[in-house]
Amino acid sequence: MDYKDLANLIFPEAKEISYYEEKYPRRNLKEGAIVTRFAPSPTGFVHIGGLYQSLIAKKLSSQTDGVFFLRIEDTDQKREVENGISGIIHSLKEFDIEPDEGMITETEGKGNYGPYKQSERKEIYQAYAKYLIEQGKAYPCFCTPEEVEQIRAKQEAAKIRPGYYGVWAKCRNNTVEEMAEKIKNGEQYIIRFKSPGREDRKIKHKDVIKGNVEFPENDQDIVIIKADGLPTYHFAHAVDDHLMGTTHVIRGDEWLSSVPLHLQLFHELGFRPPKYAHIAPIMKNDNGNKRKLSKRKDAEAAVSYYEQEGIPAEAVKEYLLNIANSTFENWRRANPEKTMEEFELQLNKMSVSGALFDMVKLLDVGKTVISKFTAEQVYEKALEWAKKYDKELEEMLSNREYSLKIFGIERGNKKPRKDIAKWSDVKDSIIYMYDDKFLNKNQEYPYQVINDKEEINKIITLYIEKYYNENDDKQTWFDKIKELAGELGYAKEVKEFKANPEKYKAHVGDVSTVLRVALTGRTNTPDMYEIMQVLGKDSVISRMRQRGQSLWSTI
RNA sequence: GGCCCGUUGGUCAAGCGGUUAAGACGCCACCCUCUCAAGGUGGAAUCAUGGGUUCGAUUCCCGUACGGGCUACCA
Repeated sequence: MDYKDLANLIFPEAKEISYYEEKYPRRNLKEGAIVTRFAPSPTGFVHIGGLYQSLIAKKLSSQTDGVFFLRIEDTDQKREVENGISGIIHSLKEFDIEPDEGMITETEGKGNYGPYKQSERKEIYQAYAKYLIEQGKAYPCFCTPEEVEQIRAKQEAAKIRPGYYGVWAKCRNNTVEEMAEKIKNGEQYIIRFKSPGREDRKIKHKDVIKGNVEFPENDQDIVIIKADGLPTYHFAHAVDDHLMGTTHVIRGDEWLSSVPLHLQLFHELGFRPPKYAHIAPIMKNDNGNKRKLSKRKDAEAAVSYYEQEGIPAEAVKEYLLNIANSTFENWRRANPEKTMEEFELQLNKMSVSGALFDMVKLLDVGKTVISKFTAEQVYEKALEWAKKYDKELEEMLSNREYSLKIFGIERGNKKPRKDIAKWSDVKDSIIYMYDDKFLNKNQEYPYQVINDKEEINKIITLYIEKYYNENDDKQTWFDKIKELAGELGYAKEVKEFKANPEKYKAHVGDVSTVLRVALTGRTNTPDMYEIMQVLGKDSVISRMRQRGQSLWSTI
């Protein structure tokens, strides 16, 4: 009885690995092309960190004419969620980060290196596990979980390094005959890797992001095939990324300390290892402590949050790109019109430590992104969002022509308005433009400097009766407001008032505020002239009259 | 506990032995202005800490503190 017999006893059906090596030939890509992937568990939930990783992976592959694929790591049935794959695909699509290859629906994949779902690759992993057993590099372990736990307890009590290794790896030294015997007796087992490593030796490795790192060699006989026949992450990673031709493994830095193991696995399997790029997580300040954004505690950890809030996908991506390469910000300022696809991301410029997530900055990016949209784009996107998340807004936007006029206010010029950071801001920013929403509001009006009711009424009445003409151009319009101010004893120029405050009741700005408040119910709005143009004569007059009347009625 | 990785303003960060230590967000002031949002100008604010090495350390080395990760038949 030799290793080969043992391997045949354990995996009688498994194919030769040469079958798979031929089935999945090396990719024919140009020099320097990066093949990388996003490999989540099918929980349906995409963490902002996962989006960050996929954004980086996607950019790198497209920059180099490589391949970005989506592989589903469902070797742990406990993590599975119904329609989990669809949820992930949806989120990626939402951010326009679509894989070139891999899963495209809950059950289907595309590309020549599939299946892209690990649970469907069972026979492949078994073939490679068999191969390792044949070589004497893996063995069946008959320890029960309880026994392994006992070993650990002993190690902890003795304050020595825990794990299944060296003398503690009791099954590693079974003879082939003993192993075969136990199997034939029906004993349960799993497959462990027979690590050739020694803890007292160091390995040096260069991570694409973290730089030079030094670790003790791995000496743990880790499990490669679990009791359910599925591989563990480590083994699946080696087999899949080898067969799928991954050149760069881009993943969270919680994996950094597994690198010695992974390198060892690749080596013993006879694979050429990929490059590793370990990305620092996105953090949050929690009472003075930095911690990873948590799925349970932080709404903003979920990618779906941004969609719900109406934060544009472009803004999220630009913000993330900014965290990835701080040079992006300067590039963006120098190239305001370019798409972010044109920016060249560099892995080696990524930060080695985790950045605190900054919502304020994200929102600032959102304002800039939206300010560049045309009125049509703002309309379409706001409507799309409203359809899903805000029925009232959707209703308000049902009049396309009128909506376009509203969104056109101070937009489309060289200094576009920059006040909407996310689609959920839209309703509040335009609601006063709708007569039915505005006129029914029985609110207190926030008059400021001028708050005497009689005086307010005088200003409004004089304005609509003597000065207002809907056909005036902007200059004439404002000149008339100055006239109005002058007639009632207010300074026509703010500067003049500031120079001689004692000569006037207040200034033209204060008079304008009275009109603005009467017109919109607010002290702060975009350009009042444009608002009046959009509102139209009837609405302007009825709004102002209504103010006057309500003032009279309360006096 | 052990093994790793990290630490530049409030936040994101540039920096690779000699700099007035960039820039962005935020904050403050002023300017522009019919009010805001912007935009412009200016300002406050940073090299965790102790030792080395060096003519000189934010930069290199060691220790300390602090933070983070790993330490599964989870990924």
